[in-house]
Amino acid sequence: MVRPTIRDVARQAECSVATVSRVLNGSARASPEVTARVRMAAEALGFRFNEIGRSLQSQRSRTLGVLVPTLANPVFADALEGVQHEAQEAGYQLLLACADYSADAEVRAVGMLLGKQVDGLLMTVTDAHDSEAVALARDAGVPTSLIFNQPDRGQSAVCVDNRAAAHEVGEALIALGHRNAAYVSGRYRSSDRARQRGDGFAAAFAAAGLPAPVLSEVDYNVADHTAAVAALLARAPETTALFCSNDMLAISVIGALRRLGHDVPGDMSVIGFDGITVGALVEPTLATVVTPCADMGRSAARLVLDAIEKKSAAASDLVSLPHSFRMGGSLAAVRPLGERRGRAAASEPRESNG
Amino acid sequence: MVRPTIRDVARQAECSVATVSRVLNGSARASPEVTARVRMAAEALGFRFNEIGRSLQSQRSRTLGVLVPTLANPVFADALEGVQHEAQEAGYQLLLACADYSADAEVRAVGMLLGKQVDGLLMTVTDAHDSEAVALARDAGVPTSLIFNQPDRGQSAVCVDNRAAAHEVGEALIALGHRNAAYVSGRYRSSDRARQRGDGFAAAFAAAGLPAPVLSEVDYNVADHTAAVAALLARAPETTALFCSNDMLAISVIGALRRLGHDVPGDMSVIGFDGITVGALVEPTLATVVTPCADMGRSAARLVLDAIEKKSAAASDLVSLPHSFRMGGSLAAVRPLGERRGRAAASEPRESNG
DNA sequence: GCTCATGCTGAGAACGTTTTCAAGGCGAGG
DNA sequence: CCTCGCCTTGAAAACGTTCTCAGCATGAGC
Repeated sequence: MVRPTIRDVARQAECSVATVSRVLNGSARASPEVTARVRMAAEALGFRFNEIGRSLQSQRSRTLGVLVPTLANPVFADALEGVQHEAQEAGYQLLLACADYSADAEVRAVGMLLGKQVDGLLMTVTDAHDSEAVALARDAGVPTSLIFNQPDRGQSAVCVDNRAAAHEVGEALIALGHRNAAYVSGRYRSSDRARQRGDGFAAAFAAAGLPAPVLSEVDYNVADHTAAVAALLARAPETTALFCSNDMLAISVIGALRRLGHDVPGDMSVIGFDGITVGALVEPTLATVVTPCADMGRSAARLVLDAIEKKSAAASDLVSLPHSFRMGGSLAAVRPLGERRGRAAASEPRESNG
Repeated sequence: MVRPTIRDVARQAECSVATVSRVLNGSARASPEVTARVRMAAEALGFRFNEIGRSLQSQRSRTLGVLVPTLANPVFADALEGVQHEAQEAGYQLLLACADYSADAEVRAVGMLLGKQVDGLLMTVTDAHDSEAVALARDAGVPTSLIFNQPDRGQSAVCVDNRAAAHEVGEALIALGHRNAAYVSGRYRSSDRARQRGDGFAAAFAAAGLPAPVLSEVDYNVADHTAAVAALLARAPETTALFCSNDMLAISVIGALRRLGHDVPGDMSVIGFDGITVGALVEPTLATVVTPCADMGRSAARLVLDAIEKKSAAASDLVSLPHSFRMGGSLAAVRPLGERRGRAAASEPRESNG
């Protein structure tokens, strides 16, 4: 019932705890007889090392802390799975925390993780440039790598080039004849990625001498974005294309457009960002920037594991992984105004299912 | 650089470590002066308790182990998020492991988790009735609850009634005129749920005096199920409806049917199980049994947390949460043979997007 | 002035490991 | 036969914490 300790094994095997430790860890050799006795005793008692005791002595927990905003967005679940695989291969385990896009919650979570003596830290924070959570981890001297965040420098991170990718999205839209676009984004405050993507997108329009895209900040965790989209279109009725800061939002926005009587891509093109699997399954399929989420998780884990093993101070490598563009039915060339269906004229409304 | 211990705080505050512990934990009162000195010293040094030391002494880690097959299926990500919320509220943290539908990996993972001295365990195993992993946890005396698994008895679990739900699915199909159905499932060996759902489904057809549904076991982790579906339809050409053991599989099967030139639901109805959000977004929308994943996670966590706090032996409550049915475009009444499009005649093939 | 309760404090053991250090046994070389 | 070195083994300290116990004031009651 109560779990046996190395002491119990020693008693049963009639030797010292030091010997048991040596035999079971293979850290030094023992005589064949003692080795056998120890093995038998351990087996008989169902002994298993208490990793807490081990960690206390060795000053390492063989545990990585992972902090993500949420698991509801598959992007983070995928990244987490990448981290998990890499960690598992290296014999590390994962301590998980979610911060729900709140900087305060991030600080609290990192505090707890640090208290549990994680050997390394992987996280996605709201704002990499001004993150108390990141500072906390740095001060504690724990190897840390960011995932998705794209800091300017000095902080290890694995990301895609958000600005460049969004710039390409802008160029693609312009090439298809779009002149008036809007950027639908999560709160800038809670996502530096959203900001960087907005910047890159705007830069493309500026470079082409076109009007700056209209910005619409919305709440992620709200289920229905119909009101926000309606407000945006009232404010900028010329808009023919919507770039969304991530795929989940894009899918939700397409739903909102449909409810408002718009046709995608007939009236309005929509492009997302992330490349989640679902995007290829929805109707219309979602045009998007594909980011290698799982690979980003793996790479980031690799980075901090290396930093741990080599005992080198936290590597400050900034790894930028390649992104790609996935075409989808939500994107089309702009049509002359006359051919577009008006917002009010919702023909053949799709069946809604709750 | 090196993290300060309670000892350093004691030295700085010119008192004993016992006093520091008492002050910082509020476990006993100290004089105002000493209290102030300790607080200041702790603050100045940036002291944070080492939870490893704490756990060793208190014999509890304030950590819950969570074991799921994978995070690629949103069902488990959702359940995990539920667990995470409940655990967080109770001041517990989560140690995560994935077993990839392998019973061996489950045993290994539970072993590691147990070694790390988790206070409780939440898991979804391949087979609850014959699980070495569950036995391991029981022997260790760690409060454990299963999620999704529906054991017969004696083991705490939170699930939906798989048999009953699948039975209802069968009845619904029969009511729509379907006489020849098939059950497309993940390997029975790697999922007791799949088996239970298959049983309930078959029972409905048996009760109606109809031929037993054909069974097709496929691999989850394979990306393309076209070959498997083709083989199934060659074997049972009369089939008009496919019940899939989960939504991810159902979505994949719909893709396969489409590639084989079938129309869903024209030629073939498809029903899933799980009720993942994506199901409502794909085209056609997926008819499915909705399970309250996040709630199941929360409830299971609540169960083991209660068992931990009350120090009661692992509660063996079997909580069955209500499921519901979500209608979708993938389900329709059977059409007379003449009206159906043949398998070979694939008109207006849909554009595929890689 | 003495006893006693009460309040604050510190020394030290304990939790389960690993690792250092010393000691004992034994064979080989002189 | 003695010495040296090697191999195996055990005792004990250390990791960071909590908690029990005992000690020392202080103040109240007589």
